[in-house]
Amino acid sequence: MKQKKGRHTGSESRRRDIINAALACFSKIGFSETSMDDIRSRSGASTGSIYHHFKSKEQLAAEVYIEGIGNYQEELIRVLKGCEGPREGIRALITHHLTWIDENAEWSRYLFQKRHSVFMASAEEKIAAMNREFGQKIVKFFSRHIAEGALRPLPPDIIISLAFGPCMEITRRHFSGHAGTDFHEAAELLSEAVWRALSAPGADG
Amino acid sequence: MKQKKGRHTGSESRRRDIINAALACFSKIGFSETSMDDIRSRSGASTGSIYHHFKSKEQLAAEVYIEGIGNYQEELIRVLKGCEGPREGIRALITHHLTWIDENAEWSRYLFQKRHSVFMASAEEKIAAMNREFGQKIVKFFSRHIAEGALRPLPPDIIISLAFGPCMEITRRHFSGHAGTDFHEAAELLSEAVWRALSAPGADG
DNA sequence: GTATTGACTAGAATAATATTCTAGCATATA
DNA sequence: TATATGCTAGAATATTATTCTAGTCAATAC
Repeated sequence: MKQKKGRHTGSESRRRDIINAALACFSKIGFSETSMDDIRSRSGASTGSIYHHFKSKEQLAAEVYIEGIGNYQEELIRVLKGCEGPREGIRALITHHLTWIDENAEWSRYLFQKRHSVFMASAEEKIAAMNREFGQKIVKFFSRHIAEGALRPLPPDIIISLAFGPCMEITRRHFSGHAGTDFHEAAELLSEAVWRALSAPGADG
Repeated sequence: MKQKKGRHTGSESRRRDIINAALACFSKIGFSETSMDDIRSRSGASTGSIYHHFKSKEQLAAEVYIEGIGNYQEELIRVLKGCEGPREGIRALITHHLTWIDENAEWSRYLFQKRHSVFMASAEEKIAAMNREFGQKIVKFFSRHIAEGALRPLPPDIIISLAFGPCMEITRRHFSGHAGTDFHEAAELLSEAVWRALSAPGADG
């Protein structure tokens, strides 16, 4: 083999190129619809290079997913930490969700698409662990305010579903092409509604 | 070719066999993970027969999807029609959702998995049309009660997100293996919470 | 300075699997 | 009986994920 052509060097940047190309392809046309060849040509990497960095298409998809979801969760937790009252927390949670979706369109489109799908077992575990940890932090926030009597004493999964479910549904509709209430307004309305759903009678946040 | 072996006959039943086999495979191991060969061996149909009845794997998946979602929507609308008050309606909607999920585990697992994915353009349109019609009926129900002052005057997409989002999220968690509140109890709690979120001040259902 | 090593890359070869093709069978109808 | 039509079977083909072979490059050892 001769290999005199422009050879890319520097492993980390090549790796990033591949992840970026994969994200672009996946979010644009979907996981199963993009071929490794699409990623190859878009990233400029060769087949061999891609498989050197990533075990398989699935693992590549998983790493992209983990990077995205990690960022989302991290930022949300940080925002939540800055909140004292429960009402403020609920608002922050919902606003952050919609803002993040809006500002990270490519990521969120992909995360949403790939949300229910099956990854390799190894990634599955890591994602589960991330979600578990994330969930615990969220639950801890709500528990505190339940204990203080500001929120109703509902089971954690019910609370999480009430808080995140509407956001998720708005997001899903957004990605399905429904032009609805704009995100800023939606954040307002959902925050208030979720507060009504979760707050204890008499609580004012 | 000789073809003396047990030959299946009767087109409609063969078609059903294929759909059933596809549903079983898809719901168990997912769409991309099942090969046409899996469906072939499970259904007992030949490759040629499958492609005679269905244009492609995608179209097969779409027909399965449409059958399932159609049944879900139809039953929900029927249940909703039997409801007078808004509170009763919200409860019926949520209870029906969770009951249907529970009683149609295979279907719902598949519908949920396939929810965000891309079908062939033709199916895409049909599904969009079904969803549009379904959405309109739901919105009509809510609009009536908004007009009567029982529900808050929120935009349709916000209302739908508040009503369905929590159900969807509970369902998603269920399918992700989270053991949470059982469906009967969850239906109670979510119905009340969603009522609080949507009802106008002073309304009692 | 040269040899060696290990990370990385290229592109061809292979394997898995969706789809198409060709032809046989079965039933209805003229 | 003849013919048309719908259905089925299974081989052939095409597409695409993955593996394999043969390098290149940079750093370190000698």
